[in-house]
Amino acid sequence: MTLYSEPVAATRSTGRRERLRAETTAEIKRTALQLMGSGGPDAITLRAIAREMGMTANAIYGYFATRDDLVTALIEDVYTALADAVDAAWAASAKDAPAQRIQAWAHAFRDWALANPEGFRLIYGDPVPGYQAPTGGAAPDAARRVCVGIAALADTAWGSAERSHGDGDFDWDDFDPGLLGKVRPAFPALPPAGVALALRMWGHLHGLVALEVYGHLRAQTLSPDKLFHAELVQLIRSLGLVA
Amino acid sequence: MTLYSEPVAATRSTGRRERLRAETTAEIKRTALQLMGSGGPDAITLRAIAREMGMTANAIYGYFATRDDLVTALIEDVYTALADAVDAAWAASAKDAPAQRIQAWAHAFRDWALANPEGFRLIYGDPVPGYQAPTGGAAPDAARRVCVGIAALADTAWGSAERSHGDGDFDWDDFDPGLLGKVRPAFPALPPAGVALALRMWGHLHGLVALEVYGHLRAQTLSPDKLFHAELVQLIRSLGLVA
DNA sequence: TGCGGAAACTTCACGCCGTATAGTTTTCGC
DNA sequence: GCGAAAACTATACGGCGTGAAGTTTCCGCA
Repeated sequence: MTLYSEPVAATRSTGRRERLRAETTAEIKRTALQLMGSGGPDAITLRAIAREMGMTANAIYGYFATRDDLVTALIEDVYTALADAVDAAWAASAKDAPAQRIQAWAHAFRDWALANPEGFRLIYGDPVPGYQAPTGGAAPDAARRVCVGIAALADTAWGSAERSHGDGDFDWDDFDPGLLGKVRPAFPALPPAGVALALRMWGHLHGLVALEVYGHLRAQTLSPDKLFHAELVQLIRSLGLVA
Repeated sequence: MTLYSEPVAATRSTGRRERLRAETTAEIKRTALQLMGSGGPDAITLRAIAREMGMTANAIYGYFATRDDLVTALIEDVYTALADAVDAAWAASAKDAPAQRIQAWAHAFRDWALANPEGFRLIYGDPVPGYQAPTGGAAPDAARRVCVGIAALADTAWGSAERSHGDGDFDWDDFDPGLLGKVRPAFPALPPAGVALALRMWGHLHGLVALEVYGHLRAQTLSPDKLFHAELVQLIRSLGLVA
């Protein structure tokens, strides 16, 4: 996850001031992520960022109205990076091998989380002291992308999974319209029960990964890899697929 | 969850000073939990607790060496309360109805989490700014109790679940000896694959509940109840049981 | 009964934090 | 070349955890 890299050459199209501003904004976020990587999410303080950058803490207020705004921006970017990672794994997998596609997606998800534990905490945990998530913005977009990604898993397997996961009397208005606005056009064959299956699969993967990232799993098992693999084998089997 | 209630009568056996001390300790914890309930885990500050109790922040240092120690004590107590809740549900369920027992346990888990979201975050999330979990103590004990509880679920169902969950080449040394020290004597018939099943079930339940508690699920579905119920139905089915 | 010492608690202090206000320097557009 | 806007600094406030030192209260023992 290399975010906010310096531009190699200045673009002449936009003004110099504007460009500097964008670069500084990127540097602030880059520094924040760097601090988070070395000292956890709590290390994201305006003063520490400013110290690192050789400025005053208040200078950051020219770029972010508040610390929460900065955190929000970070969450958006990190969440987008996660969505990119799993989308890429999905796109790179063979389209005619559902079981492998699902494994590729799930492993991309877990690998990203283990490689960016602070990012995972930032997205799915209590991000930072006193932070209140705003409504709207890019983070819900990325969240939706991840959900749509899981819906793709469910859709790929739905032909064989319908037999065992088809009931549960789910209805379209059990789900958020915004989610359905993305899912239904993309996967017209997926019924409400399929979306429910997707959310449940999300829960399964999230649970195992969250327990691992937060250290609860390592206290019980010495081989979380094996456990995750078993989980996937079982998931694929339960979807009526063969690996 | 009513923790730290005042003693109805003073016990004569211990000295007055000692008793007062225990009461004050309980009051500190009670106040901390109360603050957490009204303002989230971030509201647990020594100064706020002291303010609430009409003392100085530094007076608390007579009872807890550091803020993290206080948080650790809270985690232990809250985790124990969770373990008590699920254990009670398990004990109260009919012993000859595995499917119902599992449902009872799982619902107790989710209900407790939804009723004590801050407690859940305290246990399973980033508890509080900058908090570092110590090694050892009562929290791992409670964690183990929960794990043993899930192992009980797996054990109850193992007769029918073995057919579909029996493989995966797990070994005893894939697991923490401390966990096995509790699990193996309690459930002698449960093989390594059964313990792995238990941990995976833990992951499933944890994932769904965590997504719900942290608000990620509500952004996608309007009926998490239904989703959780479908999850249990599917779990029970996958264990080879009938509800 | 009185006294020594421990325990409980307060006061003051330090350095951290987010952030508001006001002032200063730099830079762009005309 | 100049006026305005943008970028940044200085100073300040209140809140945080925590350390050191001082004060009061109370228990156990002679």
